[in-house]
Amino acid sequence: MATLKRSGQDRATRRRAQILDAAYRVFADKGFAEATIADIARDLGVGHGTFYRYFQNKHDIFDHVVDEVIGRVTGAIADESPTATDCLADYRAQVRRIAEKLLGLLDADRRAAKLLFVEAWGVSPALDRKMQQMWRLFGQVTAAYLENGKQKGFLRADLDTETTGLAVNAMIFEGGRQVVLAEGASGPGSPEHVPLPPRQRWIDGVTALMFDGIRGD
Amino acid sequence: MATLKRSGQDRATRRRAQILDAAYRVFADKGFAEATIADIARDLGVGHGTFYRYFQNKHDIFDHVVDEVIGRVTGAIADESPTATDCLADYRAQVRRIAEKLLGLLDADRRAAKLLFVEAWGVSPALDRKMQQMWRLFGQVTAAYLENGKQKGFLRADLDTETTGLAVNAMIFEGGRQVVLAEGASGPGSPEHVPLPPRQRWIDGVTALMFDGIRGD
Amino acid sequence: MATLKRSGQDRATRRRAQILDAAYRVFADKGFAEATIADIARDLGVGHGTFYRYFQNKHDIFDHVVDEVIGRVTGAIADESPTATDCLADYRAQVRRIAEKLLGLLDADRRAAKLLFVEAWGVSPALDRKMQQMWRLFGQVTAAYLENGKQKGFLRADLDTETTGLAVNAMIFEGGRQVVLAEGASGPGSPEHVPLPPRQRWIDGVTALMFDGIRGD
Amino acid sequence: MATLKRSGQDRATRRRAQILDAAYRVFADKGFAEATIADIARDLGVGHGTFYRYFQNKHDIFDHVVDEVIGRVTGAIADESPTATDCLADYRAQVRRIAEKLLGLLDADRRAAKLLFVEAWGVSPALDRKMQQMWRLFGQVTAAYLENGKQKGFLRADLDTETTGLAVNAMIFEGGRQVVLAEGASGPGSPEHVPLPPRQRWIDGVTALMFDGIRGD
DNA sequence: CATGAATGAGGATTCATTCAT
DNA sequence: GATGAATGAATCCTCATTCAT
Repeated sequence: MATLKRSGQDRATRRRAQILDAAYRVFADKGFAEATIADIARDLGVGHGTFYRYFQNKHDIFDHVVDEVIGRVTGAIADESPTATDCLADYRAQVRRIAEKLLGLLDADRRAAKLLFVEAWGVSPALDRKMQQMWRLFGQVTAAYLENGKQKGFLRADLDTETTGLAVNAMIFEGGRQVVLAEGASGPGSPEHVPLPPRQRWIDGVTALMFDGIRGD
Repeated sequence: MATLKRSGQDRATRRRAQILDAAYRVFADKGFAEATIADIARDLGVGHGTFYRYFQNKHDIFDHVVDEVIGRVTGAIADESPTATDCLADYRAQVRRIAEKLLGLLDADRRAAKLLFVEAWGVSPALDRKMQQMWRLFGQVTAAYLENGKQKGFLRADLDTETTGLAVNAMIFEGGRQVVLAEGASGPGSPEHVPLPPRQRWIDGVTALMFDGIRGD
Repeated sequence: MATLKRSGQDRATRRRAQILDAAYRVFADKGFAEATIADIARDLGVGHGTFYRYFQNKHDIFDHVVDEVIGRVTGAIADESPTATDCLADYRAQVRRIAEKLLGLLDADRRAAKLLFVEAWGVSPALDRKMQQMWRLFGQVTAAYLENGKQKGFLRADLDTETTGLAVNAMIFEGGRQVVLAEGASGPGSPEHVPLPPRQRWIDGVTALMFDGIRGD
Repeated sequence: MATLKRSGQDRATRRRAQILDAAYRVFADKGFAEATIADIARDLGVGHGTFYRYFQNKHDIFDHVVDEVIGRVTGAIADESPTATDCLADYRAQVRRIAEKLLGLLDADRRAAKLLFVEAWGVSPALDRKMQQMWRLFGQVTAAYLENGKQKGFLRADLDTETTGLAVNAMIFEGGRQVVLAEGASGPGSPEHVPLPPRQRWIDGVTALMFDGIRGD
């Protein structure tokens, strides 16, 4: 009986995950407005009535899809600790590590990137709010790293950590955004196609800017 | 006769501008998908058939709205010259001037910011391409400034100007994005409302990061 | 399971047939341009969204309606054989039989006649092509009958069977056309209403003309 | 003053004729439903408001266009006299003459044929009535010719002239119809394109059928 | 639980017609 | 007289959502 119940629950959980996955693909590919419930159903090979047994409505599914992506990205920075580094070199290495991981994630799963940087915005005030909160949270996490460096004396004492946290994130994520946008942008109508800086070069440039600034010595 | 003709043309031009303006407001407020032609018509107080005398369809209007906003932002950086500065202090002042102008623009017209950072993305591949091109162009302009400093010796000789150009833009625009996102985010569901760094503080933080980096001395 | 599936299929087939039938009525009564999807929906007593589950669009439905009518008329001449007759009297009887059947069909179902002779033309190039092909096919069938008579010697040896086939059909169908046109023509604006030759008289006249010509002896 | 008035009238008459002519072309090419007032205006190079100074509405213009075509076709049979012939040979020649003229007319002006055989039908009950009256009138005229031959003894005494009149017309006009329909029907999708009997062959076949019937001797 | 038939609100778009200039 | 800007009725079609099977 317990087995049955569990297997029933598992089945439901699994089905829910499948739907989420299909929705993830479809929403990333077509965007919220263009995607239809029928698209998702077709992708998964189930009747579209089945959805409404697992999700309230289209917005609900989309919310969960975005949550899932946010969770994945958040997880990527979770194993590092803001207070683990004690000198500039260590922090530099840590920043590279995190950036590498994040951009690697977005590079490996373009759909996640597209959802995060393009499709998730402007769908509903509530979701915009959630995205904004995530953004802020990321800013605060980065700020915590900076605060640690400031405390330990290897970062500038007058650093505005809150502002800088957001700014640093903006730079790193810009790399991800470029990846997504470059995707569809290379149509036949763009003869002057300038290849994007590859991931390594991006990280090099950003960390150089971040740690040393642009001024000559 | 010439007068009549001209006045007729002016009238048409004016009407077109009015429609563009109404569409601008509506699209910024509701986004492309949520906005309806009827909304725009109502906003302007004309019959909705009138639209189709001036624009092909909803996508066409949206394209023009975005073009207009792009043009406005582009204009904001047009009067500065990439080669006008000869020392770090001058360039720093120039960067502040440009950032001030840009963020001032976006702050004064939240709708422009919302369109640019949120609504314009993901509507159509063609538009995404155009937005991406604008983004790249901006990167190249900033890169030209950096190149100038590199040539004249007041910026680091090993600066990757292309990468850094995009990264600097990302930071500055992040300020604009935060403004927009903060807008709708202050709903009843966000009790812990932390006020954003105001514009001045943002510019201070970003320029400090940009010029000096984060490391202590 | 097979039963369930079949019953589901039957249901769908039945529904499709119902819609086809309603569309048939509406198109025949109002013509393609004047008929609306809502008309058809109302006639059947279903939501108009239901249509789009069974047919692509208005043209698609119309195509199928016309196909169905063509099929019915074609079926009416299918049981006779072009080579079954060996003398003039037999052929004369056969012609009468076919004409009787065809005109009986069109007389019994005025809508079929109206669709065939009036509404189906000029809707789309593709449909015009199809109608024209049907017309030609009918001509060829009639030509085959004439060819049989020519071979067997009971029809004129110098008969241009292709031309004559089309001409004979034109005469027979003219009877059908007259029936349809007479329908709506008896409005209050036609005081001098001359009753049409009834079906029998039409067949008599046409077979006399066809077999004996008009000249005196 | 009288001159002015006349010239004014002439001008108006001429303009009206121009509009009629443009409408004729457009309606023949696109059909009533597909044609728009703007199409006609564009074809003529005038403002579309101008129409409403000369015609009540779209139906009104169409009515006049059809009237004009009917008039032209009617004119083609007006110079012959039903009582002018006294023997079979003369009548045969007369029939050939009329058919030649009619089909020549329709062959030279495909638009007239298309309007007459395709586009004019099914637009409005009133117009259908008018077309039907024209058809009947033509039948009566042909019947008068037959009646003459019957009276004078060179046609069968038992001829049902009313029925036969309509049937003969149907055959002749079928030639015209074939011409129109062949027009658009020769798309790339019809590999088995059988060329139509040319006009001469058509007239030969129809007169042979009409005068001698199909039976062998 | 799963399904997919049915629904109709909603929205883009067209175009005949009017009327001020 | 001529024009064409403005209008909104009318219609096709989509698709999220419900619910009976």
